[in-house]
Amino acid sequence: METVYSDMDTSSCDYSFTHTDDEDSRSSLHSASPASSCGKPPASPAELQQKKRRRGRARNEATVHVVKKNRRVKANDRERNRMHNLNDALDALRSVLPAFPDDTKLTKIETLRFAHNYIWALSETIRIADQRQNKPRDPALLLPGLSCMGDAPSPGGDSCSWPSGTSSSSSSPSSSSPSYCNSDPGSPAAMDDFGYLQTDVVYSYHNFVPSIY
DNA sequence: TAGGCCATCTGGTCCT
DNA sequence: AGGACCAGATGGCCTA
Repeated sequence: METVYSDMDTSSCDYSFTHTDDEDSRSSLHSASPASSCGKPPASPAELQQKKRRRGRARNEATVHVVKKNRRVKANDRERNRMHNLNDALDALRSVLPAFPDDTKLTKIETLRFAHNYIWALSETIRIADQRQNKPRDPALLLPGLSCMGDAPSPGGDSCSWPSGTSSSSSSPSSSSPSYCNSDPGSPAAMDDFGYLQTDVVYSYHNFVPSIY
């Protein structure tokens, strides 16, 4: 996408050009010139010399401003690039997270919180699976609503995909009314059945367990 | 129309 | 010195 420099951009550039300290010094320089332009006798050689110097200095300041502007434009470009890279990384993160049924694109903050929960759920899965290997059939380790074991989780795969229904769907094997995803980042956090604080975009352990196991 | 989200610009600070 | 990173400001777009 070719970025068109907006009005804001041009105006801000103008701003940077008209309000710098250098400009102040230049304006103070200019304050001396009006007198020469209002019917004064011809300048002496010394004055002409001074004028030349002023012109030279003004040109130098102009180039300084051009250099400053170029630097700013380059910095803006880098910053834009940096943010695009950040967004690409976020997109990559979204692509490995379970997709929403309605193709809703997660916002940035939702993506981060969801990923946090997702990683947490997967690591819990591994932890509990490990514990079960050491202590098979320990009912205390079973999660509520958990009834069977299956393949290992595969993020982005079918086993971790979103349930076919919405959050109101009761077809989920988990009977504890999971909140599949609260798309409102501002909603209050809640504790899950294990005492873990669930962040705002809730995709709690229950959401993964039935499909993962 | 207010509020949320986003892209961009910008100046400051830190790092190499 | 120049680039990376960061946070604040601003304006546009969209939705309830």
